[in-house]
Amino acid sequence: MELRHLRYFAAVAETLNFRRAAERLRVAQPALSKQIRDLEHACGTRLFDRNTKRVRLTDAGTALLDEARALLTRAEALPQLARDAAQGRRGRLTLGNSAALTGGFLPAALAAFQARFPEVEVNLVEIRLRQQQKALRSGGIQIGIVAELSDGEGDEFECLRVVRSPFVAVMARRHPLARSRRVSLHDLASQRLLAVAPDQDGRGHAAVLRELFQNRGLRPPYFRTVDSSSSLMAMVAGIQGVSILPGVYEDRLAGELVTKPIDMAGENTFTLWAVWQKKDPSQLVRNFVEVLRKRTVRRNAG
Amino acid sequence: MELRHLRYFAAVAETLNFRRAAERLRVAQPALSKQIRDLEHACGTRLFDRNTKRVRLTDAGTALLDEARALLTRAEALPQLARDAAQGRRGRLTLGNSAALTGGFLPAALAAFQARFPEVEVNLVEIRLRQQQKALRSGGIQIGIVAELSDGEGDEFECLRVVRSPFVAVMARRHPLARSRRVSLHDLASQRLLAVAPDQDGRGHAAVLRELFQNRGLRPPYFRTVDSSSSLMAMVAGIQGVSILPGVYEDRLAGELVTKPIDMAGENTFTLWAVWQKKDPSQLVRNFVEVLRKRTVRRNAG
DNA sequence: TCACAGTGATCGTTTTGAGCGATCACTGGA
DNA sequence: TCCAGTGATCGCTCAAAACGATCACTGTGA
Repeated sequence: MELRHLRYFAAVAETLNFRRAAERLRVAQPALSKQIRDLEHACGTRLFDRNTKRVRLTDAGTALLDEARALLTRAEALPQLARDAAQGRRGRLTLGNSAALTGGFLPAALAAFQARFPEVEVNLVEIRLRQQQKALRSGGIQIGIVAELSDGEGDEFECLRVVRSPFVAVMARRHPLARSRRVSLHDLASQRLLAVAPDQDGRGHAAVLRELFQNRGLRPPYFRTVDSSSSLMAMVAGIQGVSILPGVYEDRLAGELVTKPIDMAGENTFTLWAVWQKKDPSQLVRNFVEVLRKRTVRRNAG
Repeated sequence: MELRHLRYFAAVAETLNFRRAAERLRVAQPALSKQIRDLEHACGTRLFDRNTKRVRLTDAGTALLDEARALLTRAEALPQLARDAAQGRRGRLTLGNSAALTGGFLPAALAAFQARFPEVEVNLVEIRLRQQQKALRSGGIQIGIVAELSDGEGDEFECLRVVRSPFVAVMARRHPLARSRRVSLHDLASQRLLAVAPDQDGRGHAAVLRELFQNRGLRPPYFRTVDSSSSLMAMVAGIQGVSILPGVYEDRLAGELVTKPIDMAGENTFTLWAVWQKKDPSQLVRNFVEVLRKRTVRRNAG
């Protein structure tokens, strides 16, 4: 069976007249009759009750007509669908996320992309930093979101800084430190510090915080890890300690929590990167990166 | 574009090898290459990234594959669908109902048919008795449900008695008449009688009741019509009067109401008929009638 | 580095079957 | 009874699907 059979069938069903249907299809009537006969043979049942004076759909024909029309419509849409996919307006895009904390960045970026490319299905998978390169190469993911860049492979991958935000101290509104306008790393080092537990590779929030202090020669005596960022928030709100988070988090903190800038010379910047294969010609990836780039520019400007 | 293109495309997409795909399709490789080229031309975009060593789906190809598979599956199901329709296992069946009261018969019959032929979509339309013949001829309905048969046209239509039930008196549990074991038409004639209002043709419940009394030379002095059967039930339950209904209704009466057999010689039988065109070859109609017939036999036997 | 196995593309030829024109047989209305 | 109009049939034509032989290219492994 071919779509031609369905096209011819639909034409006859609509005109209920072989000659006029043939005319509409720009073929001769015998050719049309033959195709209908072939279709009926393939179905194993008559589709039209016909004699030289009247043509009527049988029950089988009536049932087939709906389905045939649906199929023809979908088939007609295929080329446009392929073109849309080629231009990255449709398809599937899988992001790998290895950053323990991304703040509001990821939801906002996904929402912006969704608004611009509503037909694209975006999947987000959690993936360890070390496995990102492999996943990017194998096609498991097309874009990675990381808080720190791996060394080397500069030729193979391209990246874009999507978040750049100073760290801030976070504490409960009723915490003693909440009265000062600014705090220093020294102040924080003597507090009960909380951080999200590191992953198998020893990366993540806890590692970053340790490094911050280590760079200033500080070793906080009380340093405790919790299993998730939501646990961390709850414990900070419960005055069980304080923490340090990227400033981009400020928007999302509940009313119980306050943030303070940290007095700190030099590097205290939290950075998020998007990474993707340089040679990947996928328009899907280009479109996503384009959305990221626009957002980055806009936020830096505003 | 033809289904052949999609079949060939799917084969290549699955093997990612033109020669093996061609082998599976039992065509020569050059023929396959040509069809793929034609499909790509029709889509206006490449579907495969290919060289002499590797074949990979492009984004457009990936998107097309899902849709192509879906289309092919549906297309393959068409012949079976047509055969199902030819055998009355699928399609649309429209029933015309002109009987004011059908009791539990119609829901039960529809449910039985639905259980036996789940793929058939049954529509039920209210239609006046006088317009049934026209609707049956024009194909507006395929089967009519009537409480009285029209005269003549015995050659054109066939009918089946689907309900045959004596009339019973209906009253509230606290109604004085509810204490007797049986009632007579004479008893009822002196009561406040309620009936569902007749339609434009003067048919329906009220007409039938009037006739019942008239046949015995009775003219009930208090005879009131209400607009629907549910209003009637409510008013009877509210001890505003009594009524006479087909016995098949007994099952559906609420706890407030009781029924009594009526002492009455001769005809006091409520009858429902199914009517359909004798010449209608539709297997759908035959199947429905067959279900009705089985139910009738079973109920007469049980 | 180079031979080579294996691939998709190309080309000219063959074969299939969709389509054509002429015609027939049938139907139902005038 | 005639006749206009229809779908079916038949033999032929021709477009295009398919074929076989071959080429050019690629990545692999010796």
